[in-house]
Amino acid sequence: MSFQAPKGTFDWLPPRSEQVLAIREALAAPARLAGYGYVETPVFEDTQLFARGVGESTDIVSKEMYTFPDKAGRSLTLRPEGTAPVVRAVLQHGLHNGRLPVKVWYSGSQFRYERSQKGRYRHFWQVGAEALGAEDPALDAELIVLGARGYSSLGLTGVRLLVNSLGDKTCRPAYRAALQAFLRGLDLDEDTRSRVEINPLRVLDDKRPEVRAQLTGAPLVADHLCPACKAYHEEVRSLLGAAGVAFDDDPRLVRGLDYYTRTTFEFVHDGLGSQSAVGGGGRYDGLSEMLGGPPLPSVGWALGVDRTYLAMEAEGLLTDTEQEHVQVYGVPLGDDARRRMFLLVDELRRAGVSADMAFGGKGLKGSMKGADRSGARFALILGERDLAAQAVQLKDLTTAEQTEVPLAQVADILKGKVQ
RNA sequence: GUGGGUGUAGCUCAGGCGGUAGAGCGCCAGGUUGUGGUCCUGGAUGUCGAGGGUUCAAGUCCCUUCACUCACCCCA
Repeated sequence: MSFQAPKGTFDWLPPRSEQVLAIREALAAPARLAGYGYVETPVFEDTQLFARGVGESTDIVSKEMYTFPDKAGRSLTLRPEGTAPVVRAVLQHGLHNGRLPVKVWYSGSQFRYERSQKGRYRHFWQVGAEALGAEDPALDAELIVLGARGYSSLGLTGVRLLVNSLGDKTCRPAYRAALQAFLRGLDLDEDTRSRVEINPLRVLDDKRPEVRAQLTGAPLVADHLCPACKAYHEEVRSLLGAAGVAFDDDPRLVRGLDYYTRTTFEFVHDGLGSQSAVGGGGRYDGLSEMLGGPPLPSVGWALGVDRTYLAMEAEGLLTDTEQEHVQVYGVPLGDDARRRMFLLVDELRRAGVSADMAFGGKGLKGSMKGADRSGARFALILGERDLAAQAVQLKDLTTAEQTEVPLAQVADILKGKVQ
């Protein structure tokens, strides 16, 4: 084997790939029911979009981007996340000049240059939803509920919801300063010390025990929220409760992207190895302005498709994997029959009956084997004798019962049988 | 970027202290020249991840390298 998928990437193959399609659809379905419209944006963007939108100080921008120059020397980057591109598209096309909020959803590939491990790949898939241009706790709650509904519609029971508020430009600076003051007094390694200066909130997310231990007395955002943020967050929480969506308050929940304000949330699952987030999002009231647009308070989430797959696998929801199969399988004997069978399966498909046939010039036995393995309920056997009689042998592969039917009537008869 | 584990047939894996490669499943053919599954018989699997070294001899020992995998950092 001379080629393989690039490092950190993998292929989805049948029958798993079918389930991935179903997962994408299920995660997006609630948003579609809530009036979110579908958007597609380029898989690569101007590098500066992410540098400014996601934040220079984030790991994503500082070390995880797939950045390359195009032939004209522009710096492009494979998108590491979906929110900045969506905001860019909304601003570029002036969607925010119409009815607000602009509600959109997307589904697609994301890329981050990282060492892969379980649940973390260089190429992964997200379904995302964004609501732009409205500051309303009901909108935050709506999105969170839609995400929760997506997971539960797949049968997942182990997804937990964590929520927090990061404050806004009124209260965040004071909290940030208080947190920095606290963190500067700790015994931390060099990388972490510089993170304290650049993005102190992210230090709260550190998993290392020696760091964790020192963080016990750290000031929490919850204690520093201004009255407006506090009221906003209370309203989001109470709407979630009213909708029957269970959640845990996690005052340590911060997100790795710079643009988040106020509401942040994460859907977590413990079946993903060391990774825990299956989805996450939050409010990003300042992002539009960072990208040169007008104030456009917004909220959104991204749900990880492949991580959701892993979560489902961990919960045993993928066991009875049914291979996609056709209803009817054609077994032609000889060249004349092959030509006729080619037309017959086409006719069946046009009649809405899924059909496949033996290819590769196999003999009868081999073709019947093919019929068996295709999972089809019926086999259609067509040889010279049948051709002469303008008939075909219809065999029920579950009972081995076989009857001869006129070629002209096969499609109708099968249409009735496979319903 | 750092650390651990693993690389042998399409898949899952054996291979004692170095002696020239194996099983199960799958695949193909036949048993049955117009009938699948079960059964029986037979067959093909391979640069033993790659390169180098030690040795009369390396899947096995040594070095290098690559890939996969898990974990850290971080995140979906």
